[in-house]
Amino acid sequence: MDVQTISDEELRRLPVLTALSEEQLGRVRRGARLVQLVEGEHLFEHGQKAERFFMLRDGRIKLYRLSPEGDEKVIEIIRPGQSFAEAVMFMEGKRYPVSAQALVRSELVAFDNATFLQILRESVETCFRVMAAMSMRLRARVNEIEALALQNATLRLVNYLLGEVPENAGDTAEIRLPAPKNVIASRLSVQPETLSRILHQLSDKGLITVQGRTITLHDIPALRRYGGLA
Amino acid sequence: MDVQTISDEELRRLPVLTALSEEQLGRVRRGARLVQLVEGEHLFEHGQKAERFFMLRDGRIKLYRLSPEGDEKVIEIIRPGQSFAEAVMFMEGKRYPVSAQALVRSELVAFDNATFLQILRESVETCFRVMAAMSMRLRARVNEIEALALQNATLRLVNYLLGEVPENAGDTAEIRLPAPKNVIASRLSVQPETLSRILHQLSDKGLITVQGRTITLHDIPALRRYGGLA
DNA sequence: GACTGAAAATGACCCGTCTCAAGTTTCCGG
DNA sequence: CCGGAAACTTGAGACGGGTCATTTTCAGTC
Repeated sequence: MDVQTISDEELRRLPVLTALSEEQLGRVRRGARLVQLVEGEHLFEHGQKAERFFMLRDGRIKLYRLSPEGDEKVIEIIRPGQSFAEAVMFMEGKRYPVSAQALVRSELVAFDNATFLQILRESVETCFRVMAAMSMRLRARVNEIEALALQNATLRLVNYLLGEVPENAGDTAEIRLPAPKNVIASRLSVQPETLSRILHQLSDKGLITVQGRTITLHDIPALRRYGGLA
Repeated sequence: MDVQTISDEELRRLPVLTALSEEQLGRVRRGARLVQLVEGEHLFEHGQKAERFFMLRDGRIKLYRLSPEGDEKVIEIIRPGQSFAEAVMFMEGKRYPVSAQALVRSELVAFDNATFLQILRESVETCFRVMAAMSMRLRARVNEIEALALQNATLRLVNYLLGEVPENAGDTAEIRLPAPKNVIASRLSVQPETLSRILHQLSDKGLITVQGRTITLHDIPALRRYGGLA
């Protein structure tokens, strides 16, 4: 399996590659490599020099930070179709600010930063797309900071669940957690025990049903009121 | 007092304006306005449509979020020379993700987003500077998330104080808090009472001396060991 | 230099979440 | 289909930081 076999169409599905010409896309592809990871394998580590950014094709990647004591905080769980680490090439030092590890066997495309920077110089349109992507992430991080500072564990969980609900959903939805509960717990900055208890409480109130990684939300409007968000 | 009287030099000190031609800078200036705020006055509110971004010339601006219950989380305290809200023009919806309020009488330059976007289309170099600025902020936010998730109140305070130390400082430094302690407390996601207590504890240990808003760090290496950061 | 309201400090108590220690269930590889 | 490890749940107890109430300090100001 080789990068060359990936269709233009698939690559262009990435917002930051959408606006590229045939020729530019060709260059990007030539600089790219296909990467396969087994469960638990690391893609990069915090502090490592960044030479590539990525698109996940299949599997699941966890971005996280480790404290000196070894405590882990999951910053984000990447799913197929998402790109990540595009912003690192603009940081001074160009070092990954987080570590990335495969939660399950995964396949990704690794794009070369140098090549992409070259193309950015030729395509203002693509610059705009990169800026749009970065601003989205920036806003997401601010939301996360607010959540950590102003919301308790239950609120954070409820809002997280609501964020997992598909756009077109009605008053009820069934969602599947993108990772084991202990990873979700870290993503929410809560201990696994606490997550388990909160899930139980919400079940008791009849708001949700939990079956392994599958969670059914029985009354989304009620949960929204609970979460108190737009 | 009028925007026209601001020197090119002062404007170019802003990284995102450094690379502009004489003519482009002229256009930016023509789209800009000078804004004066008295203490407590708001520059914009969370959710408001964003038509401008800003450079602070004098004073101090606090960027913050409010919970539905009215609790406040200070995201950042802006100081003279800094620009902010440049990323908002790329967000979908183009609404400010935070509120901005003057902590003291302040003066700022308000740049027109539409004008600036036009210039970005002409200057890839400026796009790169915007991306660099955004990536810095992104990393800062990730650091903040880690701090909230993995560090206790004392650690957050120590690291905050260390962040205030000038580059050229030796083993000791005197710093001045950029805002009243209750604002710093919110910035650190701690109650004012708790901040007061922690400050007191660090004094007791002889690590710092507190005199109003002025804090003397007596042993920066020891504080670094304490904070446990690079 | 006394007056006043805001900011800060202090004490007592409380609560949400963590920690530690067992269970229990689920999921795989053989 | 079995055995073992990992994931998850549950209970008991501890603790960091929050809350509330009160006092002290300080910056202006008349």
